[in-house]
Amino acid sequence: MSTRGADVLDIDPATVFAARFRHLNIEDGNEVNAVLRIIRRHRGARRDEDVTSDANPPPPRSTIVLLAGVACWYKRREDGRRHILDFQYPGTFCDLQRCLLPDARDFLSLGAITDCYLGIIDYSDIEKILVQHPHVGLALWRSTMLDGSILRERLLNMTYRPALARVAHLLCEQLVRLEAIGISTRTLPFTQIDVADAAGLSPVHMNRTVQMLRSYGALSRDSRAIEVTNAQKLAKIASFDGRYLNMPALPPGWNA
Amino acid sequence: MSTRGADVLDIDPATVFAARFRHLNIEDGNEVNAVLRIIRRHRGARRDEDVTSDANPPPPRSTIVLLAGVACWYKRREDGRRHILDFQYPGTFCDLQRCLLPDARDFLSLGAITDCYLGIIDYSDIEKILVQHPHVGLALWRSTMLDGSILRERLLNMTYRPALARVAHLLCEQLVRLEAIGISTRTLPFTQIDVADAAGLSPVHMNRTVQMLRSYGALSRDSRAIEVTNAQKLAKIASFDGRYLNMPALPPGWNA
DNA sequence: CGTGCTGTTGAGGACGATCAATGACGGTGG
DNA sequence: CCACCGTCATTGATCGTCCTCAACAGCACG
Repeated sequence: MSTRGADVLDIDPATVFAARFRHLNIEDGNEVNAVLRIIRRHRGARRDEDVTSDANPPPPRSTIVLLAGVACWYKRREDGRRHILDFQYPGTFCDLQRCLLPDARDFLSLGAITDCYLGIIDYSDIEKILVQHPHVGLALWRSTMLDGSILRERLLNMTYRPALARVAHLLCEQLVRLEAIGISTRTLPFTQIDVADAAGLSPVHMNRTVQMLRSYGALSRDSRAIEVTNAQKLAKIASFDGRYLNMPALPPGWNA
Repeated sequence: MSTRGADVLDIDPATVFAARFRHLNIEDGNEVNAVLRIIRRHRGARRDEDVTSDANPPPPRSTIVLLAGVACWYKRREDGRRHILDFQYPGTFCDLQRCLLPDARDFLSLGAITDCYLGIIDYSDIEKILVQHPHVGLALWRSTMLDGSILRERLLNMTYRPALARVAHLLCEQLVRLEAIGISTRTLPFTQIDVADAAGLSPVHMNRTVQMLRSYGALSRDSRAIEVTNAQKLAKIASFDGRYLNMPALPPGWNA
């Protein structure tokens, strides 16, 4: 097992959830606790494992929250290659859509980027909490909207930006999102292939882009991993303006 | 005024809303009527006009629903070009995010593709209806998720598909979405530039792609407008599988 | 009956994909 | 402890798609 992303495993679910719900306008500790309490079952997933996919159908009438590790939503292209639509960080309700759109035929798979630790919530408990704590429902709705925000920006980023800025932008976003849940590592737990699949580049060109970023001093030359040495430079290359993330408190230095 | 898209103007809001809410799992006519009743003000927008943008801020503490016509969400690229993220059809709550994420700094603009007819709803009425009719809130949450579905598919489509399939796919989606609200026109109310901005292609290449589609018999040769003459051929070129739209009843012939 | 936007055509060039091969590292088993 | 093996990273060369620039045609509207 690689040790990539070890940092994202050392996480306390309660802390992460509290932070995330604060972002979603829930200050009330009782409501956060109510959410934590309905996570009654757990499971792990090894790096590169499919958490849910066509082959591994998810447990029926239950939904998954990511407690530790990094995961991703992806779709398979017709040529078999993986297209990563978004990365997921601890504190995320991964498949609420399955709960709210039970007939969804979206063909999305959830994959583990690093080793992950997951919580399982029964639909019945979700339904109860939505009734008992309407604010939780609103917060989750908000989080659905934030996902949309991220997707829209990614769409913009992928559609017209050249590889260098595109990759830089993608990396900036991941740094900010990690920072937002209290992880301020500079080493991202991705392989170049992961990033290529998320940036819509071939692995070969991805590698050349990484080397370009290294030569600009934005990424580390010494590490095989994706280690950001100069986030400010990276943000500049990307013209990164993180305000689309709609975080109540964007970490300083991340808006254009 | 161009007559492009005249069909989408001849629409009864009540019918469209009923259809859309049925898709969102609301069968109850009372709830639909409750939504219709809180649309107390209206306005029009001319083709190409910005409904909301940085320059035209939206009316405060109120949200917009599209009643007739076609609109689009777009972002400006740094080079000034317009990037269309999604098209909007009648029956859409256009900017719920502003209501739920009041601090959103997403820099999204809403533009009119054709002449549009819009309804305005006060936040206070939205808040009331969410309390009185929790199902309406759920339905709107679902619609947020469906938007996400569409965005994810678009991301996939734009990132790796070549121009021909990409444009074909985009057009197929619009046909299906129009059909779903009862408009089965074959003439789409877009200019080639509109489609280029949505497909992430230069207008020049868009034009060449359109001609290619014409030469395959998928689009009309005789019309300046984008007129689909052979939807099946278009779907084949696109490898279109509309199931991602998660429509309860996908019009026949639209799944691979 | 012009004026502007949209559509059309041609030529050249840039960016990124693909193919192919090699290197480097981590994990595994002898 | 070392040899092996698979995955990931790296490099070179070629090719195709799509962009850009530039010019012109045609339709729609005033």
